[in-house]
Amino acid sequence: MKPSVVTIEPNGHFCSDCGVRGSAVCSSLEPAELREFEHLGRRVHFSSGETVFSEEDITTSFYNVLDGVMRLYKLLPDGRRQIVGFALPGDFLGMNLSGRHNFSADAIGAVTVCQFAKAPFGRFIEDRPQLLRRINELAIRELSQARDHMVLLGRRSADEKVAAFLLGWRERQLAHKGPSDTVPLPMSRQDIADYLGLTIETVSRTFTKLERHGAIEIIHGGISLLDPARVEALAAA
Amino acid sequence: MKPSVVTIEPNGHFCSDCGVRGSAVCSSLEPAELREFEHLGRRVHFSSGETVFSEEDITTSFYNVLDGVMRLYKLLPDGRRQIVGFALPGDFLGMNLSGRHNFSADAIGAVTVCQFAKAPFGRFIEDRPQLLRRINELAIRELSQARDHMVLLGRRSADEKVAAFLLGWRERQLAHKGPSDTVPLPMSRQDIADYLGLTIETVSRTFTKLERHGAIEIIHGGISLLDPARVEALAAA
DNA sequence: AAACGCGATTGACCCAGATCAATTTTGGCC
DNA sequence: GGCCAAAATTGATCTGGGTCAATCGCGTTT
Repeated sequence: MKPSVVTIEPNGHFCSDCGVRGSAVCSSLEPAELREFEHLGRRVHFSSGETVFSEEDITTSFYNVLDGVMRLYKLLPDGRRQIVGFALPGDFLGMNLSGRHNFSADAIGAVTVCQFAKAPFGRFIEDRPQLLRRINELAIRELSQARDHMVLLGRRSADEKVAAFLLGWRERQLAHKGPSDTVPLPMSRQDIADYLGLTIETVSRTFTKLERHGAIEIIHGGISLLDPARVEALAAA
Repeated sequence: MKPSVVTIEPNGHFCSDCGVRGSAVCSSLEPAELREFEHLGRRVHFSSGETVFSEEDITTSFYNVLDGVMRLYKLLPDGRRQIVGFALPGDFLGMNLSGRHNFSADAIGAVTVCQFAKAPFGRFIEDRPQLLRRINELAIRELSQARDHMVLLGRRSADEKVAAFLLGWRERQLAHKGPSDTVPLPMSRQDIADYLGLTIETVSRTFTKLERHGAIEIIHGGISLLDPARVEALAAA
């Protein structure tokens, strides 16, 4: 939201010991290519609430999330907001056809990204089809997630939305940390509401209701799934 | 919905005079490649209401829509349906990571597709990065549309949804037929409702309301935009 | 430790859109 | 044309979730 004051890592870094080496776009590259790739990206830090890029901005860079969580959202002229997704480490951002980002991205808590200037990155891809294939895979995965989310937004009740959100978020955490019934929620209630197409009051009331029924416990910075089976039944997959 | 009885074109065809030659995946191929490509696809016809593929099906083919309109949708176990998009000529269907289609596709009216068996198509792509790049472009375009649709589903009122739908549909027609204030609507009111996350009654009432206000006229098989500016104001882009 | 600020929760009430229930219109089909 | 079934429209009523308005909890500042 506030003007972005970024911190650029002064010293070099090595892709080979990058935390997302195995899951991000770069997982498609050979060690030799990786060394060349290393020179294209620079690590950039954003602190909580900073905007990494805005919807209407002309795309000058692509981003590979290394650490932290970002909210990806679109605004209507009157200020209504829809969060179209959350980006986690390994996610690749910035692909578009129009030449402009078609959503905005803010850091939720501290975030580190690997930033690539558009032109050199485009040239690098040019003769590396396996990198293109990897980007394509990520796009197809996101498309599938987007369609699932359309079902949630268009056809699910508030209870189902919240339950599905908790399970979905746990599922995504699973890849990074291990499996757990404790779901950390770094985003605000307002973020959750804007992701689920609800109001903050409804999200809050639904959490409280789930807690009263013994399905979850609201803990500091997250939710504990006391009765995962109950929550799964509510999400009605 | 009913069991699919497809009609396969018995005689050969030529990509070079295909209606979607310029806009589909194949637009990325050279004339020489096109001749080879020709042998991979076969034209298949579906009649109104037939299912081209289902959500849970294992993907054995990719499809290039040549003619007609398809509804792409997901069902919840209890029968609630969300239409995640409509496919028009030039659209490419079947890409996924899971090995299964993650939505179903029905013909709305008569449909012709160019069907490719998965394996040979995959092999053909292998050493043709420009085809892969084209597929990637189409995926990115769809992703952008999907995000726009999430905003509509999550944050817009019924009036806004219907108005935005009419304008969006006119926009898509524009590419195929010329510009026009007459918007043909081949899909049913139920389809529109399931696309917009509304009920059929609300869609019908909203059309009637727009007509009473002089913004549109409900005509046979579609809508005429009497006052496009009014409809645009309602859609509140 | 009092005062502040901000996110989260809770309560009271309201309304857009869903649901339920008839019609009416349309489109084959003999 | 007349008959039937499906789609669309319209009306009456209901309700899930929104809106408005306190209040609470808690970390931060002074």
